[in-house]
Amino acid sequence: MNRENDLQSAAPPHATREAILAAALDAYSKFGFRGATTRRIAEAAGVNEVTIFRHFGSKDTLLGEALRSIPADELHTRLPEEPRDPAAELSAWSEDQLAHLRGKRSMIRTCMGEIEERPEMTDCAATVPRAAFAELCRYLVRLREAGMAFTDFDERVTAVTLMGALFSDAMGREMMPEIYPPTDRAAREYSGLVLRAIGADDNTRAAFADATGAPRG
Amino acid sequence: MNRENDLQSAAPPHATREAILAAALDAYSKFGFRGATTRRIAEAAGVNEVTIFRHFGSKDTLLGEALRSIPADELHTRLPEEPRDPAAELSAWSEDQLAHLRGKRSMIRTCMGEIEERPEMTDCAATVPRAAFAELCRYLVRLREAGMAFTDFDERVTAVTLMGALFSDAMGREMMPEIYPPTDRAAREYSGLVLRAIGADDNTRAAFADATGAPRG
DNA sequence: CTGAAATGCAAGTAGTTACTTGCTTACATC
DNA sequence: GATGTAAGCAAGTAACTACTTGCATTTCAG
Repeated sequence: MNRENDLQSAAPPHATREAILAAALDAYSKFGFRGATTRRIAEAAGVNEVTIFRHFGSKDTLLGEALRSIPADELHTRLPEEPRDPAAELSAWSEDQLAHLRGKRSMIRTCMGEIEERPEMTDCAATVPRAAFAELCRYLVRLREAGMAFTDFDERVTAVTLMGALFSDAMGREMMPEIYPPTDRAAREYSGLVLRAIGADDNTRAAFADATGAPRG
Repeated sequence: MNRENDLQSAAPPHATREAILAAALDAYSKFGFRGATTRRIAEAAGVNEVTIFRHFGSKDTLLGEALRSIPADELHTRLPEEPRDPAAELSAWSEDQLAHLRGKRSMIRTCMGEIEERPEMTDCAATVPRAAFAELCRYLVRLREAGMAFTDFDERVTAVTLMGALFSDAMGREMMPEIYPPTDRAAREYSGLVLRAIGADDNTRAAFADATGAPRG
């Protein structure tokens, strides 16, 4: 058995292994679990099919490991601790989220399609949006505490609504491009609408600027 | 050849055919194209596997026909021609949309997962939301024209945001229940937020009631 | 130089898939 | 009662699936 041996031979230590994992991820996101055949993965990785089994034992193990290796991706644009320009800040953050969702839409769609049949394999899909939700909620609370928004809005509903709009845009634009705003304006529009709903848009803030300081306080 | 013969024998004329179509749809929504094996469909339909091929010739034809047979489903709650109580009306409509999305979430998810590999098979998924979008846009315009909302909002962005929130709720709640509002309040919350963004919530309307009649006019 | 480890290649196994063929049974109308 | 049609059943085909085995080749470490 060739287990527990981290001192391989070839130039980059785990080159073959990484190539297989990458190819597996790619095949899975394109064709789903059933469509990600070991033959297809081997070809894409430029590796003999048996090498896959020698490394991972089974297709299930391989794909499980590949999917578990994702989350260590990259952390995204953070929302500032002290909000100054909500419109600009939230728009930039939304743009970033949208870019991430668009880039991973193939994988996200596949995971969604398989979540009922293989729930354990698709956990990975939840970690990023969960983190984004938490981050967004914190920012909205800070907005309120800074007197830059109404005092009585529900930050969770607000956060989930914005994220829903971004998610729907990333998933549905290819299928129904007519119903979405132009790509370059989309993030700004969604975040703008949400800010208007909580009284954190420029107009509302200006109107309340010289009053109590916080609208609806 | 047994084609072009609409005068069958058994009690309900197309009973077998319909059973196969229903089973095919069910299997597809649960397991996707590759997972919807003819054997599985035959078992679910209580029919011999060969009967499937005698009726439809091939699996592709069967699933194509099954998916094309969906849209003649049911039309949904319509938004009133003359808005009276936006909060109640939009909330009820959202509830209805949400119920529909939740009911079909398995099929929707599968279609999303297969849209890249088999785009022609998943057209069906777009017709319902397209119609809903159009209906919602029309209602929002009527709201504006009736002086029940701001005059300067973008009804398309507003519509797509609300629909995005509903879509995200229906698709994501199982995976991340913590981030969504309680099921029974969700539709009301999303529609309420959106109405606040366009000045059509009860508070804003009351504030502008005795002024020009239309906020931000 | 030697040996072990990583990989490739050829071949094979057993299960599954879509789909076919041939024959039989049941019903239903004429 | 004859005819035809829909359906079942048994069996088989060719392709593909995950996975295995045995053997040869490369490569690098000691």
